[in-house]
Amino acid sequence: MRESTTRYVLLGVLAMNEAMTGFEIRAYLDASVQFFWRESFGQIYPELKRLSAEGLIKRASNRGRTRDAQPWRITPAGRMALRAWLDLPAQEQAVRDETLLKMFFSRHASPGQARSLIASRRERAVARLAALEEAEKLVLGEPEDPDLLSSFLVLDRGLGVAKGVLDWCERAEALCDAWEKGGRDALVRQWRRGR
Amino acid sequence: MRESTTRYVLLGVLAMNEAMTGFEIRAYLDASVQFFWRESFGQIYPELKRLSAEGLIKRASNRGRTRDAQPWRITPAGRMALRAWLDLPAQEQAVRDETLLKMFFSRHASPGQARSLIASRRERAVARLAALEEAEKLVLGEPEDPDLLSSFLVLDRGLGVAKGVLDWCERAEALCDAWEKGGRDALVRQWRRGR
DNA sequence: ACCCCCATGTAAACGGTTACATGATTTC
DNA sequence: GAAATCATGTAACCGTTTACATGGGGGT
Repeated sequence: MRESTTRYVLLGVLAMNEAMTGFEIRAYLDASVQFFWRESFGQIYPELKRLSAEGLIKRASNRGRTRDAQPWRITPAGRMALRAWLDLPAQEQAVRDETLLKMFFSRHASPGQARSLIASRRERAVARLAALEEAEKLVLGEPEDPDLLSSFLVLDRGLGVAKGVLDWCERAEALCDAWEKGGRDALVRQWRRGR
Repeated sequence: MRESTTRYVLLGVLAMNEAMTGFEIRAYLDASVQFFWRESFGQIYPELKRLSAEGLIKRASNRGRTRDAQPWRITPAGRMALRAWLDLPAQEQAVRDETLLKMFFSRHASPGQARSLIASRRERAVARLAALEEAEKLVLGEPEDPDLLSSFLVLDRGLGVAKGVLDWCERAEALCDAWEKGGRDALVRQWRRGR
């Protein structure tokens, strides 16, 4: 299996924010890239130790924090390692979509299954859209943000995905309607109309 | 971690096609749902044995196949298990997008990084779009397909995703241009124009 | 004779989540 | 005084990929 991406996530966050604890890194991730990347503590803490052993990060003073806090700073070597990774082409990761899978086998499920699958997918997309629009306001409100371009790039994709899901929900329901009311012919007509 | 989805994928494929070997199941998956679900042999073969031990599938005769071929058929119990799973709400899976991640840290990479990230993403999306349009022709050409609705539902989503990526590539490049030529103000203007 | 496809299987290694244990500090 | 938050860490477990081993059958 390929090398873990976790280390570069940690280096990236530490490159954007001077001195952070594992706990803060996790919180930062959850507040920014949460919709396309997450890390658990079980990954974060051991990886921080490894990075430290390799000299890619080092301890910072825990002034103004609780006693147990262990803030880390990225080193020049860490910045180099991060940059080297960033410049490598991104690997395509295998997407797994359980909703689509259940859709695909839908003929072998109960009658209402496809509809409720669509409904819950829509619910999630609506919630995500709202969260992203909230995030957009935050980004727009921040003056002098050096990472504004990146934020927009990433936000745009998130909004696009959410809207794409919503569009699909509409079309999927129309296809179900057509199939139920008019069989194959109506379904094919609806398909051609939708695309 | 949650219960493995693999078993239900196998049951689903065996529900759609009477009698298949592990090898054929894999080929079928690659030809149909490959763009949102994949399984490796290391998962398939052990899981088939487990399913067989639980009475959810059983051996079929290997007429017309090579000596070693071990085709399986789904049992009534298997169909029930499949249906029970299908009727459960789909779990949202954690999406991980390395391209977006590298975009997010883009300020710490080399100058051309964001552009080449976009370019290679576009390339992949173009290839996928072509593959899906090919698949569409196949589906449309098939008369009397009992799974036509499911095929459309899934195809539609795939096409939507690919087109969404392509749209994002356009907008992302426009945002990069605006940032390079006009700084923050131009970037924000471009953002408002794009949405 | 060689190569590719069909076909099955196993073992190791890996990445990741979950659950658990611990305890300080702040807020109600 | 209870609850929530900050904070670190470990161990078990699980799912998955990868690499490897094996061999028949068909085509060139």
